[in-house]
Amino acid sequence: MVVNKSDQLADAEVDRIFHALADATRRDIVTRVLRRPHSVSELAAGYAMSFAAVQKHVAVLERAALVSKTKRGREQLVRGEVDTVARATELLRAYEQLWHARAEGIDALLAAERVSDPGATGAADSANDTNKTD
Amino acid sequence: MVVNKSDQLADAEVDRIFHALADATRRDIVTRVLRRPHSVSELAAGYAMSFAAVQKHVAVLERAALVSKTKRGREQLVRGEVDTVARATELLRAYEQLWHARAEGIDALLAAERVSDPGATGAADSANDTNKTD
DNA sequence: CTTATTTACAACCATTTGGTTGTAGATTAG
DNA sequence: CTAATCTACAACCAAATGGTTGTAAATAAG
Repeated sequence: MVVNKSDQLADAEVDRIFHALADATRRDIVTRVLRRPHSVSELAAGYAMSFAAVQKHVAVLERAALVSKTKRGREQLVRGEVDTVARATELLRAYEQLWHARAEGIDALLAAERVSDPGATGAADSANDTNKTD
Repeated sequence: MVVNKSDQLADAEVDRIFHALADATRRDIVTRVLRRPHSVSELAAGYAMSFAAVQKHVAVLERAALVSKTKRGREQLVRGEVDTVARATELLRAYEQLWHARAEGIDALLAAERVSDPGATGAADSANDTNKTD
């Protein structure tokens, strides 16, 4: 329920993952290398930017552990690391869980668990800011 | 199966969503307002930074449609927009699908769909050995 | 051998980001 | 009314981002 204190993803790591995914070129690279490994120059050929720019994008993805590089001869094969994608997905799923709890009024149940608080339940969700029971 | 050309999320929108999630403070804000709406100053009280800084974080989340603001009196209630979270989750799920397809050797099917692959796909069939990357 | 390919990395530049302080407008409280 | 609170926004700053070009090293090819 806490979303990121209940699993092993440190804040800085999550920062890197989402930052890496916040660029269309990088998401496209992930898409390609998840399908099959590509060399860096092979990737670079697909974008209207310099080789060095693509190299930097790959480096960002690598820092986030979304891809890994394996040397093969003079080229470097970039492959997708789906485990990291899966962890990011789990994180977002946790956010949705949070919402589902609220949507089903489980907030009220949790509040009742803690303290018998009459009157606070019901449809009044935003007209009452005195419930600082966090 | 192309991850972002087959659904309604434009690249710039996805950029905004992931960028907004790439900051621990902003993720924490999302967590809080998914539970229940908070005013901006109520949120600001929880962080070791200025009110204006929190205001900016909320603005980033708002541009990404991860939260919305509703005026109530002199304060502004910030609430979580779970639909956007759900769409981001779906996006990452699609990436995982991509990997599962590869793992099962459905490369041929994916090649037939041919999503956004402007050439550059030479032979390089050596990634077909079901080699897990761990 | 020489040449071409592939990668790495440094230096540089413009823009964005994430923070600050300060000011001003709305609204509520006394 | 005046005073306090909440928000918006501008101006400013340091650091990061996303791109460029240029140089150099390692490997492959002729």
